[in-house]
Amino acid sequence: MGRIENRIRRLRFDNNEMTQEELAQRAGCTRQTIIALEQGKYVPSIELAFRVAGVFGVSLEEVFQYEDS
Amino acid sequence: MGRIENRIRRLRFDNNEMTQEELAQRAGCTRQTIIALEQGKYVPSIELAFRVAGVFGVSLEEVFQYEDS
DNA sequence: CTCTGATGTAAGCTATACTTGACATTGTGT
DNA sequence: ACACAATGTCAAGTATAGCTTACATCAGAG
Repeated sequence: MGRIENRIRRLRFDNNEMTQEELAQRAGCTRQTIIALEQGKYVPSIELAFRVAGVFGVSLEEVFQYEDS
Repeated sequence: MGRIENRIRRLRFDNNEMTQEELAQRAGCTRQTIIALEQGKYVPSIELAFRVAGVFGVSLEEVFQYEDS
């Protein structure tokens, strides 16, 4: 299998301390989803992953990393 | 919204005409899933997307593209 | 102290990724 | 003609991403 980790929280703070609410709106999801993603409660769909990366203007792989195991 | 497209079928043929069955085994999913992905019947999870890219030795974004709309 | 903004928690619901298993089709080799 | 490999189809089940709604906590500002 493998794990997916993400740097959403760090990217939010690096981007002018963007709030969860603002990120959610710009990524087209709810605040609850951002919270769950930051806490690793679940892994995003690939669409949402692309949109979140788009908000920060970085590649998907700069936000989400796959770790083998 | 937005669409996700993929180049799995092309990558399979470019990689020594790898069969759906072999790709499925190496990516850790079933052949049915590969068929469905190639036909655009659904979009993979981000884990599977990473594993498929890994089989071909390319980045996720070389296999899956997000198109705004 | 009180109000508000930011974050977190929890329950229940829907949509869909992915599975298994069984069967159909097509092309190639013998 | 027959066998096999590769691809495709269909149906039913499970797991989970993402949603909505509602409420709790905590820090900073007035």
